[in-house]
Amino acid sequence: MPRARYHHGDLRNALVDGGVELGRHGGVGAVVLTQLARSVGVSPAAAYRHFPGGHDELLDAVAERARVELAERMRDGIRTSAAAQPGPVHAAMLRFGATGRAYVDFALEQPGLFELACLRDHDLAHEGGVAALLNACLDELVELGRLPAARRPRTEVAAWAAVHGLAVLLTTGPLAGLDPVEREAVIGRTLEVVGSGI
Amino acid sequence: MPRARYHHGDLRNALVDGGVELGRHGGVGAVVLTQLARSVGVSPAAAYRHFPGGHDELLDAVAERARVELAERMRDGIRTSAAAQPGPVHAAMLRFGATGRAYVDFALEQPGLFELACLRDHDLAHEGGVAALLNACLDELVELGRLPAARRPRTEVAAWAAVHGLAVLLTTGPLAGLDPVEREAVIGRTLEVVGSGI
DNA sequence: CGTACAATGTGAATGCCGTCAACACTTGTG
DNA sequence: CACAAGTGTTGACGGCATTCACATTGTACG
Repeated sequence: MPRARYHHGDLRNALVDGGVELGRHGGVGAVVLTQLARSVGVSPAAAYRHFPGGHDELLDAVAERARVELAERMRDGIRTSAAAQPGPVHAAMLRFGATGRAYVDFALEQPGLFELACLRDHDLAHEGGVAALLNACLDELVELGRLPAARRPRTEVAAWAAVHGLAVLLTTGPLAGLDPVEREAVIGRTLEVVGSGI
Repeated sequence: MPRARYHHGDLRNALVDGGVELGRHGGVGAVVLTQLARSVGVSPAAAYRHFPGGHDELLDAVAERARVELAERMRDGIRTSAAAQPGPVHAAMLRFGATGRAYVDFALEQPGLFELACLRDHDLAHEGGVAALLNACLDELVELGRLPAARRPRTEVAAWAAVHGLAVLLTTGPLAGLDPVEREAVIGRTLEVVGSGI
């Protein structure tokens, strides 16, 4: 680990790492190519060697990292929820609800990264992504007979839409100022509607 | 209507009008103070006489206009839905669903304005705003016995979240590329889940 | 072993944008 | 008619993304 070399050695990763940290605190608007390059100890133009698409491509890379963190958070939620005292159907419903709760919690705790995660259109059928996790939960509910197969198609979109909209309203939107108690009630009611509407 | 006078006469409204048109086609990013001022035939600095808060305050004014258009669209949806052949409960449910459909349709037809409408946190209890329209529909359902009063609180948030999330996923989000047929199915399923989950 | 080439980084310049300060024109009011 | 408030202009500054010509390093091949 020499210092102050002409060549950085792993500039691309360093830039993405720095971008994630900038975005974690200030959201998309804080991921500034110039400042980012300077903070890594490199001139702004150097970034273009690793991101030919410029700022946009850099943002995409940072956003992908944010999506990974979000999915990890949802997996944690599923794992933690599986206390599984009652029947398997109940447990599966708890897992399903846990994904939604984790989604909203992530948005509330890391609004900057959440904003980044929503940037642009990303790969929908990504291995281990949000859609994959939701689909797994819903397939489980079909197998257990809780969700009729006829109503299975597109249900993952309905669920995603509800939690995504809730997350947006609570962070960037008009519900941003809600006190924690009311906020919790609102989350509960939304998950309740989705759970019983499925 | 003299031309090329030193004083514009109604610069503030002209700027907001122009901003709405810019935003209609290019979204938030297209509402550029400099170009806007030039297109109105005025120097950029002149805008600061009418918007002391600068670009942000201008965007707020444009966003408010967008919100008005969105609410108008929802009112149109309610009015048009009232074919009202079956019982009053069914008609009220149709009106409720029509608000959601109008919300999503507006986002799809005017993605730029929709993006603007979501900008920043706005007045939640605005007379004739989105929240007011949803609340009116839900109160109606309570009076008709379709929605138990115990489940009334915060239900407007759940409904709003679902349609808002859907609108975002279909415009800015990963579902932006959906073909119209599948898109329609997705909208239908989401409204179905909300309607039966309420 | 050395040399040519690819990879990577620098400096300086361009253009757009938001913003501000000093100045100019217009309007209306005493 | 003079003056003050309102409104618009010019010019400048700083930040940002981007690009180009040039410098430095690493490496593969003779």
